[in-house]
Amino acid sequence: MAGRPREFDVVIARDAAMQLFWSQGYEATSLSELLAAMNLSKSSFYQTFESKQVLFEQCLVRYSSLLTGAMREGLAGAPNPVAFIRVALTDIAKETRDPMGRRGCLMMNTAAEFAQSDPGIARCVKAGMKATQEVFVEAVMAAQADGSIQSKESPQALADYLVTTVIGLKTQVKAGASSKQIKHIAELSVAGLEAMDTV
Amino acid sequence: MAGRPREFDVVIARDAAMQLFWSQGYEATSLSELLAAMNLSKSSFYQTFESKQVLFEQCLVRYSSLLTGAMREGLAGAPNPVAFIRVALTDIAKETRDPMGRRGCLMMNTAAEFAQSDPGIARCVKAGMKATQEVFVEAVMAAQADGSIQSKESPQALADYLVTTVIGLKTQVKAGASSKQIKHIAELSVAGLEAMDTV
DNA sequence: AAACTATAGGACCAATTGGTCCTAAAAACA
DNA sequence: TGTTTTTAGGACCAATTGGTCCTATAGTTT
Repeated sequence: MAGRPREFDVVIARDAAMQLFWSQGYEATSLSELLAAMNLSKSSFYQTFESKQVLFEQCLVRYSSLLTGAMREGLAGAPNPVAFIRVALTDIAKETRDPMGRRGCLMMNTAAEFAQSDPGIARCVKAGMKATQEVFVEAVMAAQADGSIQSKESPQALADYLVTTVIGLKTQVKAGASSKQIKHIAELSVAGLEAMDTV
Repeated sequence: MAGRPREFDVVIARDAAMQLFWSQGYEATSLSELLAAMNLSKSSFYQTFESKQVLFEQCLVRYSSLLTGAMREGLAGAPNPVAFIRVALTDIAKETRDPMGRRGCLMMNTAAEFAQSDPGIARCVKAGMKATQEVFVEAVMAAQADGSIQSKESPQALADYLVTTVIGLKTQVKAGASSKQIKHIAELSVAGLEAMDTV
């Protein structure tokens, strides 16, 4: 229990890896690119992170926690739950601007790249989806409580609808849709949500 | 202009390649796997198809044409436009059953894998998206004409909404959602579409 | 000073990648 | 019989892949 202390910050290094995976995907990101981005020697890399694959799964977890964290902040700070939902959808339009935003969502990119093939990664993706869905569940419950959402559908189902919309919007961004288009679709989705009054 | 005739069907071979790309993605599909699936020797492959990349772009075009063709058939055969829209969304739930359906949509998988990186492929994806959107535009126009959709929003915007929903649903399938979940979300989306009455 | 751990860097690994080129046989036409 | 083209198969290519192992140095604690 002595030894030379680590010179780099594990969290910072992993976040750098996350950014790269996010931009390029898993397979397309080579080990040497990772080392460069993380500013690590091969020795340090393999000593700290077991393998490329394990690191990737950690990045998925981290990404999910950052995402839901930001969503929870947004929900807490919003004047009302529907306003949060609207912002959550319409703000995706902003990702259109810089090419960084065109990366889409790491979780969905991963679902598209692997999906069924790797069970461990599939579990990560599913958990990530679930986590963002849960934030929407809270928002929907609050909105139903204050009457701004009329629908008597279960909060889970309505949250699933919202997650689906977010996924669709982010993919549209990645496919090249314009900011105006995205904003319009987002508004329509919120309008649809508010207008649903069937049981 | 004589010479030995080709022994294989180009369309069949390309469709086999399309299936493989669809299942595995571009990078993850090796040349040897392609040769095996297409039942071709390397010689025949490179003589007929310029390269892996060119073949892939052809597969994208082919996929898009198959997809929109099926949609147009569905639209023509449906009792009314809204019924077509409903079926187009709810039928995605069926893809949950066999693992083949979990492949998602080749167009979106491609968007996720490349996106901005390759301009040629980006153009293919955009064209494919546009093609499916146009079918929805027709359906929406018909539905607005017969009054089953009240909304005065442009058919283009409503079709964008539907494309976004389809993308989201198919990604959800790939991420592991249940058939029941998908069906429910699809129903909600249609309900929302019908309920939108804001200008 | 001894023990321990992190560091950088390079050697090395087998395997695979997409692609080109070549040879030799086979099938069609003139 | 030529001519032309497809076919199968293999040799060959340079480059890259993720990963292990080793050496030597440097920083920290007991």
